[in-house]
Amino acid sequence: MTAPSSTVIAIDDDPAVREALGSLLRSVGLQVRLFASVAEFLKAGRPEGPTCLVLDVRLPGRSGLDFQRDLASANISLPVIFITGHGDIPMSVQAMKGGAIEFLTKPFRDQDLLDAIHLGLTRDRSRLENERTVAALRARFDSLTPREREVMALVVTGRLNKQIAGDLGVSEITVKVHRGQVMRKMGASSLPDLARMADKLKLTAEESQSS
Amino acid sequence: MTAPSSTVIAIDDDPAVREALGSLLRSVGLQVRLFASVAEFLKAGRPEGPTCLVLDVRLPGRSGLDFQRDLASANISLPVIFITGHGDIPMSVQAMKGGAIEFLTKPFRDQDLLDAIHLGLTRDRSRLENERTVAALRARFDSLTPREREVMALVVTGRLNKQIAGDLGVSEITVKVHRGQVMRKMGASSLPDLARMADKLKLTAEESQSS
DNA sequence: TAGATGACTATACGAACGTTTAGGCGCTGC
DNA sequence: GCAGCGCCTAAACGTTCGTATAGTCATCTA
Repeated sequence: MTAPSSTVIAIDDDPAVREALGSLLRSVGLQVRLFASVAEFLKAGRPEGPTCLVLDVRLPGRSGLDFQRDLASANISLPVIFITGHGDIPMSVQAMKGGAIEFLTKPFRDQDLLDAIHLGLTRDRSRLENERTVAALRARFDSLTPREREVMALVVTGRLNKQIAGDLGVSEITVKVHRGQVMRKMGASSLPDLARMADKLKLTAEESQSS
Repeated sequence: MTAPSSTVIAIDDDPAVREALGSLLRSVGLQVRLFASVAEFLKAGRPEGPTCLVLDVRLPGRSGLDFQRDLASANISLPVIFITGHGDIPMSVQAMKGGAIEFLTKPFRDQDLLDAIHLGLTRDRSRLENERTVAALRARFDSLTPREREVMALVVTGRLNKQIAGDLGVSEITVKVHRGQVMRKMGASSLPDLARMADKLKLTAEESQSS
């Protein structure tokens, strides 16, 4: 399993612009996928590795800004760079509020685009990395039995075994067994370690619902 | 000690604009401070409670964007709203990259400005709240002796007393005493609690240097 | 010089922790 | 129906933790 390389996805309805983007990006060693519309891109599916989107604000069908909103509401957080020939300030402000990396007006310097792309790819790389660790965590958490999850929830708040036993109406020894199982299944090396895992799980769970 | 009320600071070199802003904001019950220049504002000092800045991009002396950078490099993170009569897209993009809440072009709807201000004040409120809790944490941490800090650092990684004793070349009993002191001074109710305090301290320490 | 502070050690005891070993209960699939 | 499995429960034993209580030693300060 080799590390998937970085990919830039460019969506623009003008074939000349597409080709110009494609050769620029390929010339600096980037993997490129070109699409004429959002629909085409959606049909093709997303690549594996770190990815960065380059969008024209004006696209056939949904506009680039609409598409950005769609991505956000679908909980897909790909870095987006906008390019436009006929933009205005409110448009750029909305794009940046929506988390865009950059908003370039034609004509722009190639280097500005490349800088933005590298920033976007770097962000996506760390996002992917974080996503992977959280997914691994969640997989381990999902392997817990319901009772073990209850015990874990109480353990990471700092409650003692005796207290947890009272909370759940079981004996202290039972709690100890569950607790041991939790530590083993989660791969936690210590109580602070487990607490951090729980925080990371809870945090990302909250983030995904607060959009 | 009553809770300090929200304040809006508007900086604009045009007296007419200042007064218009002032009466608009006062009409919705906001505390307002008006300045003609950044220098004036700096001389006056910052208010206590949650604060939001309303800046004209073009200001005498340093521009609004420069001022935004100055604030960032001085580690002052006040929410900023830009207003301009003669802006362009790169200007607005730079402002938003710099963390601006909103970038409005004249003429704008009063409601848009008020919405942005309320968002800015809300953010500043939670920032202040967080800052207060971290400051309290740090005060407690600063009350620790050097040795206690070493012990705390190892405790929150999950090391056992016996291991910490080996790490520091002292007896296990010594470690226990220090550990107890740490828990008491930090006001931690449990080991997970202490670990979270340590994380919060370390996190904010890293954030402040990564600007 | 007296006093305060910080670091370290020791003994002792009760509480909490963790693992091992073992058994009962309920559901699913054959 | 019953075997297997996951889930829950329990007792015993050794380890670790936490908190007194008590004392030594060095450094810094008034």
